[in-house]
Amino acid sequence: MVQLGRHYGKGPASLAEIAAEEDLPRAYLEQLVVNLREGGLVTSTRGAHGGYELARPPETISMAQVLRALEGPIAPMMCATDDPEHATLCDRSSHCTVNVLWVRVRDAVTGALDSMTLADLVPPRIPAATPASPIQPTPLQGALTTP
Amino acid sequence: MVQLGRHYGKGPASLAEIAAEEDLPRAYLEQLVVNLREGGLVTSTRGAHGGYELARPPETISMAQVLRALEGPIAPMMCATDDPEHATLCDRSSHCTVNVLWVRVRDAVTGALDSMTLADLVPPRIPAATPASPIQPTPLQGALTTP
DNA sequence: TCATATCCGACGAAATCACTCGGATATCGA
DNA sequence: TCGATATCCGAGTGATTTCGTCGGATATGA
Repeated sequence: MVQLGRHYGKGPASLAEIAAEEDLPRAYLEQLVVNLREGGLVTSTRGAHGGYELARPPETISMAQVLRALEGPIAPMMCATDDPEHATLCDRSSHCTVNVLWVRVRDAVTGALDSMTLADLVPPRIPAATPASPIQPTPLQGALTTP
Repeated sequence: MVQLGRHYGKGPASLAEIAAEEDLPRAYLEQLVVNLREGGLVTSTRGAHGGYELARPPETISMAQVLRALEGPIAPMMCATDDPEHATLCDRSSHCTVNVLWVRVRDAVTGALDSMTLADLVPPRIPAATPASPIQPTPLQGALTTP
C-alpha cells in the first residue's frame, strides 16, 4: 500500500491493481486504506476508473505519518505515547521508574521514522552510486536494493 | 523485576518480596525470571532464605540485554531481527523495499536501549542537578523522578 | 523435619492481528 | 439510462501472542 507512492502522478490506482502487484487480498487493503484516507494521506475517487492517489507528493509524507495513520499513535508502552490525547497512565505510574526508558525508545523510533519519507522507499530507477550515510537524521537517497 | 537492581549487594531477594513491592502476581514473576536466568542476568539460590540476585553490577547490564532476555531478539518485523539466528525472510522479500526502514527503526531502538543500564533506572538517592543530555549515545545519569 | 524457596510444565482467558463477507453507494462509458 | 467498475462501511472469524494461573517436584537453612 505504501508503494502506491510509486504510482504518484499517474492518476488513481485501484485496489485491484495494487492487490495484484503486492499480492495481498483486496478486501484487506480496503480496510487499511480507510485509515490512510482518514489520516488525509490519500484521496479517493469513486466509480469506474476510480481508485486511490497520494494526497501529497511522496517526499512530503514521512513514514511516521503513515505508521500513525495505519497503527495509531507511536508508543512502545501505553504510558509513553506520541499522542497526548491517548496518554493513559498505568496504575503503577507512581513508583515506576521505567517510563523514561520508554520515552527514549519512542523518541528514537519516531526519529528514525521521521527521517524517511515515502519517496525513500520507492525503488529508484538507477541505483545511485552515492554511499549511504550511516547516521544522519536528514532525508536520504540510499541504495535501496532489497537483500 | 528490573528493580531488583535496587536490591543489588543486599543478598538474594525472594519473589514474594518483589511481588509485594511491585504488586504483581508471584507466579507470573516466576515465569519471567526463568528467562532472565537463562540469559545469565540473574543468579538464583534455592531453599529457605533464597531468592534471586543480579549476576553482575547494574551498571554493566544494558536494558537491551534485559529486553532481549525477556522478549527475545529485538525486531520491529521478523525480516529485521537482531539475532542472525532467527532471521526469517518473509516471502515478499523479493520485491519489498521497506526492509531498510525496519532496520533503521531497529537500530534506533537498540541504540536507545543500549544507552541505558539497569543502574540508570534505579531511583537515585539525590536527584542530580545535571541537566539531561538530549541525544547522546553514551551512559547517562539523568533526573529520574517519574512523572 | 519442616517451613521456605526455587524449579518446571501445562493450561486458560483476553487481546491483537491479518483477513473475510455481504451489501450499499458513487461514477464513467456506451 | 443501464451496467460495469469502483469505493465505502461495518460486522465477523481464526490464529497467534500476551498475561497470568495452577499444581506439584526439588533444594536448602534453621
